[in-house]
Amino acid sequence: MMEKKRTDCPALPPGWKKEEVIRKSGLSAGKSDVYYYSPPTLWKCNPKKDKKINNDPSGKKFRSKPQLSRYLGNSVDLGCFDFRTGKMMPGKLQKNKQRLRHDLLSLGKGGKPDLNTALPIRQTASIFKQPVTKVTSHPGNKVKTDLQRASEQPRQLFWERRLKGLRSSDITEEVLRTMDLPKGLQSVGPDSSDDTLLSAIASALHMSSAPITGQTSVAAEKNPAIWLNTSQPLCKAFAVTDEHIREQELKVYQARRSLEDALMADSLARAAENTRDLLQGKTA
DNA sequence: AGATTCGGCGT
DNA sequence: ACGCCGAATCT
Repeated sequence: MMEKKRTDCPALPPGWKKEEVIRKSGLSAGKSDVYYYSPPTLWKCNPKKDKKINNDPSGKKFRSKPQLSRYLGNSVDLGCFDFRTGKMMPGKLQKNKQRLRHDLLSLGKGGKPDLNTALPIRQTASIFKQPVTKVTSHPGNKVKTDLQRASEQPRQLFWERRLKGLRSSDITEEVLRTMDLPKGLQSVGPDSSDDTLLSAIASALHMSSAPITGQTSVAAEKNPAIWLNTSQPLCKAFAVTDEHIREQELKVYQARRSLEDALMADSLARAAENTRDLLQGKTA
């Protein structure tokens, strides 16, 4: 067998290999196929015998971006990953943006889930997060692995708690002030901290275009394990008043004002810089 | 049976 | 024109 060169792929987690195979016959001779291989995963708790963990077979072959994305789940954002070159290409988000608009307008629920934007993650022994899919097999039938249907997964109760402590930061790593939620929003469940509540609501808004109502069943407070509506955030049902809406409109207005000011200041500064350069005879 | 390879559908 | 994946072919 001709030795195929499996090269490291820096855009993926350590250990992932990329391979390009040229087609050597047929109508498509000269074209190539690109494959990726998952790294061997070793369990390092016992230095004497490192042991392979069984549910993450080493060296699994991947033949497409969707397949790779399903496997890596949320641990890697393949949004700008170019499968053919194996590199991150900034500006590949373009397609997703269009989809997002379309989704929101058309109550889109039918389409495929965007690559890597589904938040719920199940924690497993594997270092890679994998989707949880219920498979029912019938005697004599082959069970198809690697199922396409990644939607309608069972959701872990209170998965929102894992978002606790996540912070947004700007490019200098400066932590940004977190948003204030309106009073009257109350969380449901074992964790009543404000930042978990905020994460839960933000995630709910992000993940679906369905209305966010909070938990409408009163029973959910007493026995969430049974009554919790998992398609709604861990938040008591709330009412939005005209006053809330007016407050929000004011915030948007203020934000636009400060953006306008900033843009104006920036363009003035650029203009000043240009004229100064011109006076000094510099170019570009 | 599993790996390899090319065809061909859908976008 | 190309990504993705089925299935024929190979080992």
